[in-house]
Amino acid sequence: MTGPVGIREVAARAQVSVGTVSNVLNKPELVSARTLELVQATMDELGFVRNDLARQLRMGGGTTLGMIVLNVANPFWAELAHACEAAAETHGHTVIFGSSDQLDGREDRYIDLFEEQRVRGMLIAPLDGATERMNRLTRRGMPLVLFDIHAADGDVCSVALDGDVGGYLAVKHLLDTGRRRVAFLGGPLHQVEDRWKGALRAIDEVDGATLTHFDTADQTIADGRAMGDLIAGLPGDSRPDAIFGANDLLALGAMQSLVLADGVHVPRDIAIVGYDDIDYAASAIVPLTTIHQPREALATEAVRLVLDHAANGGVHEHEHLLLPPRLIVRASTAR
Amino acid sequence: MTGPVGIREVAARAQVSVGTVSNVLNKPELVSARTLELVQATMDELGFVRNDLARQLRMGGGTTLGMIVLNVANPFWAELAHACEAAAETHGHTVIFGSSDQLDGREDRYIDLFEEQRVRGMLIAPLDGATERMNRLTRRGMPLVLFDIHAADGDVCSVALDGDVGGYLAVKHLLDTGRRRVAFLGGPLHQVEDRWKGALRAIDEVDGATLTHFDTADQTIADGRAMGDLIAGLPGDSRPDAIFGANDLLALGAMQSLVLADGVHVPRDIAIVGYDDIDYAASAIVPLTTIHQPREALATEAVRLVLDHAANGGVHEHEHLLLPPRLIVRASTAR
DNA sequence: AGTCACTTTTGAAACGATTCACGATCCCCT
DNA sequence: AGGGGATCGTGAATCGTTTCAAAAGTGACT
Repeated sequence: MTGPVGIREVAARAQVSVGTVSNVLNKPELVSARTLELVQATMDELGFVRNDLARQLRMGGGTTLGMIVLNVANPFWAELAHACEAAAETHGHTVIFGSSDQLDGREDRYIDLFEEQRVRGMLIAPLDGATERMNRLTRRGMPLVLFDIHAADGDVCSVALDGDVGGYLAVKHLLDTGRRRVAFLGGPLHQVEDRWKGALRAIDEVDGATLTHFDTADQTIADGRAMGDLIAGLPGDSRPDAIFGANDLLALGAMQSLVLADGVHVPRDIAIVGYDDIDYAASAIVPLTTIHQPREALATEAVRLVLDHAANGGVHEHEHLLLPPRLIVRASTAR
Repeated sequence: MTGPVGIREVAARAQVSVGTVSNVLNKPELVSARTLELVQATMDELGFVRNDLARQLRMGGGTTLGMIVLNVANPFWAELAHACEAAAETHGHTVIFGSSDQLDGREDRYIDLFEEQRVRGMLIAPLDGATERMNRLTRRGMPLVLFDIHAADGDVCSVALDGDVGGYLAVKHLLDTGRRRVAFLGGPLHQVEDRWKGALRAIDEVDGATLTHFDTADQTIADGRAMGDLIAGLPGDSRPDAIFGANDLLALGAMQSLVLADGVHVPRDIAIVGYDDIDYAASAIVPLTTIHQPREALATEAVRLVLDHAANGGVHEHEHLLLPPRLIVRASTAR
């Protein structure tokens, strides 16, 4: 059992100085070919593994980003986290995650943790807009990017998907295919306000079209099913002929319920549009028309912003990106 | 803009030594009440945040665990990761994640990364059993726990769910409810061998019962749908009257396909059992009977083992836990 | 005043890497 | 032979903590 092998042990064994070993690791072009090979051989022989803690300490904080998502149980966030990890990797950075599970306490705890870890920056999907806490963070110089929120006023960067446009596209599509009585599934309303407004904008463009809000406490499949049951039970003439779910889980839940209901056919009697384009959307019972959120772009941009801020703290201008969503037409809204 | 504030700045401002400040942080009981309060006030005033990198460096590796999951896109792994995070938290540890996405390269890269980060131990869901790489890790003293694999021979700990029992329970239940021609959905076979064997064991107990293997390349909803279509198309008398999916996604996919098929009713004509009890299982079109894997127990035990190994490296005996799964009966197998 | 036991506080030495101002070599050219 | 420029290699200082032996302070008792 050999003791811990550090850069010093390697140096001693290879008969060079620690500085040279360090150069082999970080600036190989400064080292002659012979020494390079010698040192690398010695490293292999001794099974040297660079201690990243020491490295980061010396370099003043590291190549790590912290990310807080709302809820890993929601595929959208899981997929986004995954995309961010990939994006960070292309810049040679690592991401550590925390799931706030919609609890204030956990959000704060992760922020503390990330600060202690001296992360290079944070990517946060905030529970309720930018908190005072977060503003203080940026003021102290911590690069911060908020997801999915229009913090156009706060002094932080944000990357959001244009919910207004998304809502508009979804409902416009329903109207274009001849539907007129649209049900909007989702809540709490302030969390999905943009999508609602966009939906309303589309409705206003067509005479005789109506939009009804069906409020849900959460946004799970179960909530969707409950609403689906409700809608299926409505008398034929007041029953909507289209449903717009504020997220795919709601839409899928409603779809499940309707497909089983007697005398209701999807999409013939009721068309359905979801939101997020999670992986399951395409493989639903009736493949779900939905609004695709460009997750990769979102992730790429968020990572770009946070690293830019980290690199050029001085000249960094806060940006507020609003990415356009895209309509994906599938069977659930066929005529 | 004040410079970086470290333990030294706090000490200077509060007119005490750095040792005292450190004690306030780590062993408050050694510090007199007055000094404690003074130092804490100073910390607040200066906005001190402990540098965990330095802390961990000094303490020789940290309070961090590394976890590699097969695929975050699969809810089972996402939920397990989440459970491990929670379990580690109760021991004051943090978990950093990596998703191998079923690629050898990524698995190795994460192992390297974790080693450089000097994690306290690793939790790995391996692609293909314990690799030589992993054995070498343990030999060098890295605490390691493998998931869901019977590495009874390798010199590492493992925590697995008893797939044999799970398969047995699932098929026994189908037989108990009168079904006789059972289809086993899943593949590649070596990855689900235990479940298959358990299923076979149940079949052998009943005269006239048969088990047919329907191989799938992957284990997604889409694969399940494809198999469902296939099965729905079989002539009535050779068509199975029950399906056992090697995971919930397969079972759900098959269910979706069958529910839409003319003249096939679930569970009347074909009963379905899944495996994993992911969150969506309960809220499927027809709530899915499934084998519940005790995720929390799995996570708790895995974390316990890895930390035990880390704490008592010397006297640590490798354990190979096999946790019993549980049958959850829902509508998809009603008589 | 001196001793003893006990509680607090001190400050220098790690932990393992990176940095950087210098010194050492080597090669070519006049 | 000597000067000039690259090219390589050196090693002490440093990052911000924790640790720990020893010093200092505090009371009580002889």
